[in-house]
Amino acid sequence: MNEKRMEEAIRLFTDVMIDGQNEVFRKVENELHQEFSMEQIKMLNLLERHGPMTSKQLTELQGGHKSATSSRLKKLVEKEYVRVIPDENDRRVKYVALTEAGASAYKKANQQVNEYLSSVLAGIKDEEIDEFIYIFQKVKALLR
Amino acid sequence: MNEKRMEEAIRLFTDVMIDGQNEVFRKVENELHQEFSMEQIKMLNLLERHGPMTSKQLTELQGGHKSATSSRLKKLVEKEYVRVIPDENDRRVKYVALTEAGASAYKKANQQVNEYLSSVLAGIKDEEIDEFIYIFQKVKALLR
DNA sequence: CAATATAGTTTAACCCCTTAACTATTTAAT
DNA sequence: ATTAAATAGTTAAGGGGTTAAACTATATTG
Repeated sequence: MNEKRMEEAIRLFTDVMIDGQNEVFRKVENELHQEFSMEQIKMLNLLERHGPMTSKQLTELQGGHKSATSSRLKKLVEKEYVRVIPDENDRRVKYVALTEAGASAYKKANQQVNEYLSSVLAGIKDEEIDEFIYIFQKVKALLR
Repeated sequence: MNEKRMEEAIRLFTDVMIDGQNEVFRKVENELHQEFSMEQIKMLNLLERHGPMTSKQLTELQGGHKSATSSRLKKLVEKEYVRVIPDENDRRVKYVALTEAGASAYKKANQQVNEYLSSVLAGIKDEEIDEFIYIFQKVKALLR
């Protein structure tokens, strides 16, 4: 029935999704993007949110193939932002954990993103923030 | 005071942005992603929306460096989805235009994305669509 | 008319992803 | 017990994409 509006919603969504990602990582790239790729940042984010976990779990949460996770991990280990802890029961399994350097580098990176997004979202009025949160929660849930 | 809510809004926004892009291109990749990269799709989208334009304009709209645009373009020309028209006044300048094949391939790709996103956004109630559109329009504008 | 600016291309170096093969280890099945 | 199948990760090959810098061709300026 509201075909038209649905179409508009979809176009807005793709625009925001694509432009958003571009903008964020363009504005913030200065120091941050020199050091981390977007995927690496997301991996650090997952480790920071959920604590240590296996490569397999990381792959599930982040998407993509386990080989991609593996090489991502390898680079983070080389930079010493992440460290690997062998499981004692199953010697195939390795737990991945943030190092202190990793945690603080992530924190810093995250702060830059937050600052930029704060400045963007500051344009949303106080009364609208709840609306924003409601809608985005909904969309996030629907994306699963 | 609404520090907390601002933080939540930011986290939701980054989640939706990142997960959204991942999900869309994971679900839809079947036929589409075999043929086009995301950047190529975006380029076709720009050409479809704005009509023929120069490589320089494409770079400005899409972001990144002109060399990236150049190689992207090269591939689309090879696949004959796009065609180049020399400017008559300034022989340095080349206009880029969709071919028919390009237009219809893009249309098809776009349709797949739309179908998927329709199924996702179908979870939003009719009464909420306006709210959705309002918020996303606002965010899109703010990202400029 | 020479110097400078502009539109695009090319090349080199690097990152990321996927697919598929391979290692090591554990579980299941006979 | 032993062997076959499953599981966690790594590695290698092939294809994208990106940037920075050098380079070509054409226009503009002083």
